[in-house]
Amino acid sequence: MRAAKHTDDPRMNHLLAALPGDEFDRLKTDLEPVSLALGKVIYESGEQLEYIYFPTTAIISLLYIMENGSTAEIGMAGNDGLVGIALFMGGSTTPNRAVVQSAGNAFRLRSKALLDEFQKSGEFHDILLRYTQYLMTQISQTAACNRLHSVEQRLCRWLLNTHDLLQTNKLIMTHDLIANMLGVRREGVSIAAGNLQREELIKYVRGTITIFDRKGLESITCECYKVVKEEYDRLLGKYISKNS
Amino acid sequence: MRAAKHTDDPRMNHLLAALPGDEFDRLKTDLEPVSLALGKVIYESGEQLEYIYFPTTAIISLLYIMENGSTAEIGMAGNDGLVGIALFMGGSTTPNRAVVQSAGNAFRLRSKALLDEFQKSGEFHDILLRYTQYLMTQISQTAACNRLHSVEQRLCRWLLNTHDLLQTNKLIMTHDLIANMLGVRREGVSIAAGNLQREELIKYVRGTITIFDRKGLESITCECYKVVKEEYDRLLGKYISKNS
DNA sequence: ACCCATCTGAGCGATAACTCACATAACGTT
DNA sequence: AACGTTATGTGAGTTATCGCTCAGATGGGT
Repeated sequence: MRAAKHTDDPRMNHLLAALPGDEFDRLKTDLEPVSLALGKVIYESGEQLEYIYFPTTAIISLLYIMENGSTAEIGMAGNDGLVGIALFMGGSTTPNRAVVQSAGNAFRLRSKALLDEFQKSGEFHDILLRYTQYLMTQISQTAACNRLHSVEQRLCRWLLNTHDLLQTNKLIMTHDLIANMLGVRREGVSIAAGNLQREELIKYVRGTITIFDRKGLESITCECYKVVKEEYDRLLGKYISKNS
Repeated sequence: MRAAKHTDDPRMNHLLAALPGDEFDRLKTDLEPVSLALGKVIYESGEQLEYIYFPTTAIISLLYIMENGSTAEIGMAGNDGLVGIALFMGGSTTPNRAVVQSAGNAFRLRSKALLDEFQKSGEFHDILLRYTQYLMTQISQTAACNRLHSVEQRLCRWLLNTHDLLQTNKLIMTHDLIANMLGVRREGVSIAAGNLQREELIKYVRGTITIFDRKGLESITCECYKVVKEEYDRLLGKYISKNS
């Protein structure tokens, strides 16, 4: 059984939690709980999507894969968002891959149920569009950040973003995987991570990174972290109940 | 008079041309013709948008501006698209700047007229969302490209993209401006452009670049050019009459 | 016809990041 | 407890790009 069930409350996902009662009730029965293992490919580049995913505890990365196999992350989503915007934007697919970056749970919704509710043009519609704009901000910032900032700064940003979507301080994550996200070599991550460890901001052993000092990371990382975070609050804050 | 009039046909813009007759007719009278000078700022980062712009002959760049003043282009739009998606996505603004990269004409539409038609959930709605997904592809590809490809390849891609939106082979454009788009130093652009000139793919003198050999540029540039172009056709091809 | 602002070419040292190669360390399995 | 696999550390050599500086070229304006 590749997609185990779970019993999370769907409203652990902030977007689902933001829906008015009647809209949520209509979707509720169609929300299918799924447990997502690390590395699972949610969808492949160019592949028609069947489901949209609302993570509760999982984190999913959007990755671009070049012809020569090199990769770079363009965005990530956890319980703050969803994966599969191509379904309601009209394209049915996108030229990128979605991979589970941190194992955990999610709810998925079939294309048809999604579109039925989307086309009712209620808050669901508006929230999905606002989230899409947020995702664009994330991607845009990444585009500029990739060009203008150092590996160490980008690593800090990535760690902070991931930490924001996690319930713990421990990331199950090797340097090699992070390198694929940042679009750099593994050695580059090892050196940057070594620096952060030396400064006692993080600690890692063989595939787990523990975050010790968020403030410290925030002071090293580029402005990109803050800009994106503030844009989430601006775009979706009024819908999201203040927790997390 | 900062925004001179013009008499272009609004349907020179492919998105407007794609609208069904009745939807176009409703918008027609609200479309205000404007001439846009090189360098004009259409909107500033964080500024509430008043209009959405549909270029006919102008090209508009979306630029990210870092706190230290360095810049990087994340996307561009000409008669293939529009500028101001934040208006219908719900955010009213985005953390980037839109600048006229090539002088020319456009039509603009006031926020209210735009939203009235958008909320009718007709083809206008669907086309705008599909275009938004296309723009996300453009930005995503730029994010990965910025990380993984050389200045010379990115310059070729940029020249090709610009050329696709132009009616001539001549770009009014200094190396310095291109450097701001690509997020590199002016010298880097001069060297890359020098190579292209030596290979007789382009020719430039003091602020104008002439494109001689598109095929040649396409053979040098990275896959990113093609991926984005094909995604435009996939997402919007069925709406767009085959010209350009 | 000249001047001057602006654009481009070129050189040089500094540095970040890459490539390649191999050593060491941690963990799971048997 | 030994072994194999996978993760991390490190070093040497290379390349791309940066930052700075200045010279030379171009073309518009007076």
